[in-house]
Amino acid sequence: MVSESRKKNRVTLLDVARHASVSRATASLVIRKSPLVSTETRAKVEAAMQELGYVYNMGAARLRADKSLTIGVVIPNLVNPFFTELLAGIETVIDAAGMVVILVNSGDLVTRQETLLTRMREHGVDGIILCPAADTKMSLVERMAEWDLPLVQVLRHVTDDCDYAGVDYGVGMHQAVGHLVELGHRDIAFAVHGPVHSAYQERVDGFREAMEARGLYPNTIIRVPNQMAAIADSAELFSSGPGRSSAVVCFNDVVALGLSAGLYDLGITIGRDFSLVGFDDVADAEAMRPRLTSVATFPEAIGEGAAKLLLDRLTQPDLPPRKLVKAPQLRIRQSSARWSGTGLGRVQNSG
Amino acid sequence: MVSESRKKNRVTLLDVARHASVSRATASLVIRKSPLVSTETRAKVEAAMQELGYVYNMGAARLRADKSLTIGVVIPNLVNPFFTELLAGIETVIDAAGMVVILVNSGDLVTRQETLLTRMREHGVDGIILCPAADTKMSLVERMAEWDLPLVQVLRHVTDDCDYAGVDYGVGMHQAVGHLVELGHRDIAFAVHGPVHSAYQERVDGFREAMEARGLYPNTIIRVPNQMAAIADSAELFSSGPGRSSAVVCFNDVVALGLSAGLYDLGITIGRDFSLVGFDDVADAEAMRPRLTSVATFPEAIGEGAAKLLLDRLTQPDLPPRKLVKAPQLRIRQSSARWSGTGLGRVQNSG
DNA sequence: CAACTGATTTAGATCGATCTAAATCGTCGC
DNA sequence: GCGACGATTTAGATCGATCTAAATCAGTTG
Repeated sequence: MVSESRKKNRVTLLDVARHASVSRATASLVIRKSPLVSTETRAKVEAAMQELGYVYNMGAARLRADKSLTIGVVIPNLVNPFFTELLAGIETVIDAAGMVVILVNSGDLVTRQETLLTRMREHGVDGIILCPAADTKMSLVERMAEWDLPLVQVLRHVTDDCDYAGVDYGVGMHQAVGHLVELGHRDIAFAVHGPVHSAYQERVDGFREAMEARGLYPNTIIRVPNQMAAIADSAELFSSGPGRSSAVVCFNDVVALGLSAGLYDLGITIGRDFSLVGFDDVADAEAMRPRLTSVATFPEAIGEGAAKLLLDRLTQPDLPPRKLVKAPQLRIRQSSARWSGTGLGRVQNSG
Repeated sequence: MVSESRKKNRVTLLDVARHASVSRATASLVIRKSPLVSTETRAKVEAAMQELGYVYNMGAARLRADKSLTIGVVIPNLVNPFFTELLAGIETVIDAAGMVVILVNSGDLVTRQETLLTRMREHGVDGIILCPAADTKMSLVERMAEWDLPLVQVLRHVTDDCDYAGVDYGVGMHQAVGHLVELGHRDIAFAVHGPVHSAYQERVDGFREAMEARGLYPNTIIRVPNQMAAIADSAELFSSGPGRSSAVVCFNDVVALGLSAGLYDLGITIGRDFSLVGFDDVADAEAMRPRLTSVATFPEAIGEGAAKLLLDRLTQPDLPPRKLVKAPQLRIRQSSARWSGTGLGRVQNSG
């Protein structure tokens, strides 16, 4: 039996201590780099560790010391590049702190999220970074506070009584709409998709406000499917019929990429006949042609920010709840062009 | 102090046992769903757990039972969609088995990989799924075998003495090249990038063999940069000069997307003037227009396969090393077209 | 030389579960 | 009524580290 042998000849701290003729306690101090031990004994113990091939057993340490150097990350989706960039940012910071990430995928389902969170708790993670699934109740976060489990909300939030790292979606929408209006567009649609959550709501509200602030009616908010191929097929919702517009602001770059493909299929040239503005500016957007104008939200930086918030909270549990809301930045490229009047678009229905 | 209080009022198995007036051992049996306990006591204990709000402490259990319900996943890159689809597959299977994934990113650096692997070992993972960083030595895997730490190699392999889940890249290359040859192309280039590892070598060798098997000289193998934007800028390497060709097989879809963008910038119409075949068929490729012909390698399925191999090995450590090599599938779309003779391409330099 | 430092080292309890080996219980056959 | 037997239950040791509080040691000092 493999596990038998692994267990049998495992060298423990006691073995190391004996081999170095010191006590278990001293050996423990050496491992933890305590300044209490003398240089000589430290050397002796380290040599012994080397010779015996000692492997630190975090499990034992965690039991006694009640910390695991482990943090849980709950994400609703692993294929959307936005979330993986976020994850990369989190992983970088956590790793640099000498901790590891336990990753789970909630699939944006509250019930799964519930079981996953208890599982993390059982595993004894030191803290959790959560992008709450749609329909997550505030009570969940309150319950977790009772668990004394440090929590950071990321990208979406269900309560203000808890750290949060995210994006100022409202500002981003103002940038997107403002840009299109400056180019002369007035029939601007908004293409949304995905589950409804705080980030969704903020984007929609942001769009509405941005339009109204410019005296335009935000009445063309159209829902598209979630799968890339299906999004492409729904492009004609924007090029003809009641939703006909001269420009579309997209909920995110996935929608932008999909619509771009769909408009191409319809023979419409983006950046000439039609304008498109994406949201998030994920890496894949760089491959689109014409180049996608997009509102950059820096998911990797957000991930790093969230991880830092959590690390801070681990050392200072009594900090008041903090918010890290990053301002997005409009990246103007080729997919948005001056309104030609000859392309699509219809008579403006507002003053 | 938060951690104080968390520690203080933690309810342990002993508390539960007392509350249910049974022994600690019996309570433990109930948790582990042992058939030894009577239905009544089981109910009693479960009620007690409920009332006291008991939380299972995996850390303690793992220490005694020497298993952690945790597996380590080491991936060289978190932003390439290919790896995240792989990761999604792994996570699905591991999660279904009631275990969790500890995720780390080696950045394709052997030195980092080394420290990460020992870190996983210290954390007591039950097994590891590793996509070996470029330049990983066979000795690493041998050393891990000595650790008695179950290991599955994924996508790349450095030894045959260890489970492996991957793709038959050779077959994929034959499909890609064969398709282009059938369309009349003879000047077929291969665009590679990234670090050199087994999967890299297999793709290159596969391309060479596929070309030679058809009487063509595989002498146009060109290295492009790693970043999307830079790949696009290198597209002219294939449209003019000594590398001039009528079709390109791409190392992966990232290269294909990049070249597609670059060729667009040069005013070359893919699927008419020039043919492009991608490799991997990741989800993002669906958004490309014209639609990308690509060799599908099913990363998610590979991830699932790797996870299953590992789960099997956990229960049967003495199984001989197994290989799960999936055959890819050519997806013909619009980016590859019959050689027109009027587009790019040059006089064939072989018989 | 005893008392008192400050710097190191240590014995022994402890974290919260699981495992082993033995105890207890109710029932049954004789 | 007694020993046996299967079904349950349990006491106590154990996993491998950390923590606490106390011991030890080498110098100083009065």
